[in-house]
Amino acid sequence: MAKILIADDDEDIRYLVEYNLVKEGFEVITAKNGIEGFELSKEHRPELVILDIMMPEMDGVELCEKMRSMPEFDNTLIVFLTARTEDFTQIACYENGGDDYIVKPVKPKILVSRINAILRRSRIRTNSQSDTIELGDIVVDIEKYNVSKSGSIVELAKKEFELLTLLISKPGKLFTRDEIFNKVWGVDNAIGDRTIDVHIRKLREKLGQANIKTIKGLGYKFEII
Amino acid sequence: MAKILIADDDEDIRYLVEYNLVKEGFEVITAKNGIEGFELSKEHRPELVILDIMMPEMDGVELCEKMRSMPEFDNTLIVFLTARTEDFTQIACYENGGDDYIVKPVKPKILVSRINAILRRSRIRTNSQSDTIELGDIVVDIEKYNVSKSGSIVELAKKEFELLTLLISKPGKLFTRDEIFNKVWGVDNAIGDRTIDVHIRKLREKLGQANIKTIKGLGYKFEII
DNA sequence: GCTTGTTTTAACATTTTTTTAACAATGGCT
DNA sequence: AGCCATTGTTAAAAAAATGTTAAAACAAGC
Repeated sequence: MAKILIADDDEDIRYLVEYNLVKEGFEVITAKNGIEGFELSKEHRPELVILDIMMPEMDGVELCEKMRSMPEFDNTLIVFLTARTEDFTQIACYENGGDDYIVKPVKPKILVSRINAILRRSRIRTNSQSDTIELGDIVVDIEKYNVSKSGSIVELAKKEFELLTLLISKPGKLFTRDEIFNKVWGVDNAIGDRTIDVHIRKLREKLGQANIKTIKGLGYKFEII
Repeated sequence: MAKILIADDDEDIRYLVEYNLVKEGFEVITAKNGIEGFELSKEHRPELVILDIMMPEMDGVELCEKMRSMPEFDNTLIVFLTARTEDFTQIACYENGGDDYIVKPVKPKILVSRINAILRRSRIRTNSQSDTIELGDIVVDIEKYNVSKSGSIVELAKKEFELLTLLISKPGKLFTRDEIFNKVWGVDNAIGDRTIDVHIRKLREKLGQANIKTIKGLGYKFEII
């Protein structure tokens, strides 16, 4: 879940906003003023920051300007949360690079909805997923050359990866040893008897015993559990 | 400049909004209700639509839902402009995929500011492949030809920069040595075995070990830590 | 032509992957 | 049940690939 930073000098507001965002599953960082907000942003790199306008040390608009002048914060979303309702303030916030302007007091549910909407929109652009083969809890991404099991990445060496992608290309199909040989090692290759077994063993070690099944006298097949 | 569609059954509002957006340089399309808004959106593919909620034929929320169910409108920004202020309406709008919610009456200047802010944000993401690429604490600005890590600029030689931008262009993707070779050095180039390694080494020296990962026997990939 | 910084080379070190080989375990078959 | 071909396991050897370093070759600006 996203990291969100709140900079507000009012402890009650910090607490209220933090409480509601944490309840939604966000990771929240709080700051008491602009300077602290800036330091913590550099350290934690939140995806979104919520800024009060009137704060001691450095106000929200100044902080916004400062962040917008640094390329590393180009993709950081900036939301103002303030009691000030004058038009010129609001316009200034938007023109300095703010992404939203929320007037206090705000109902928690609405705040959360707006934050979610901004993050959602921002993420639609970011995600460009490549095609993957999914089997049970195992996901193979050929372009990225990675394999994950139950969400965590499994490191596979080249031959292991090739062997796995062969088996997984037709789940349930039986691959004879000869077939595996030809496709993974190539036709003219004098390779010892136990080589395939050893590789199969490593795959089982990394992906779990159950998926790869031995058909004695014939070969192997990959099965979905 | 962007195309914007307004769907509102109140002629005065249509006129007011259109007038102010055209003055800002936008191309504006107007619709009298949800159905017309839908048809015109399909035809003109606006970057952003402004929807009233209460309209005859099809209301704004219905139109929003319909558009959000169609992948061709994934990147279309949806802003509600309505006199309705109840919390549940506002929340419903955000939860159905709305990007902003503006309460009537609204001052023209503020409306324009908000529209601009939403479009600006949306474009930062869209153009990010040509301008800057940001990954973790590393920011690459292709136009300015500079790279920064944790806010401070890192000096890279030409080949180093080209190699980095290639790897970072598709984070997580595996680039084979051949691929790297062809794209950074060009097709007909007789370059020794260790050249790529040496450049990789320099990048790691300057940007930290962790980001560039070796896939032995194949190539390299850039990973977000 | 000299200086400075960049790119490439080559020798050597290190790491990781792949294969081997000896031995253990298994399961179908008579 | 017990044999025997087949597969599993292990550690270590062999092979392959990459990392490192310094120096040489090259290029750009002055």
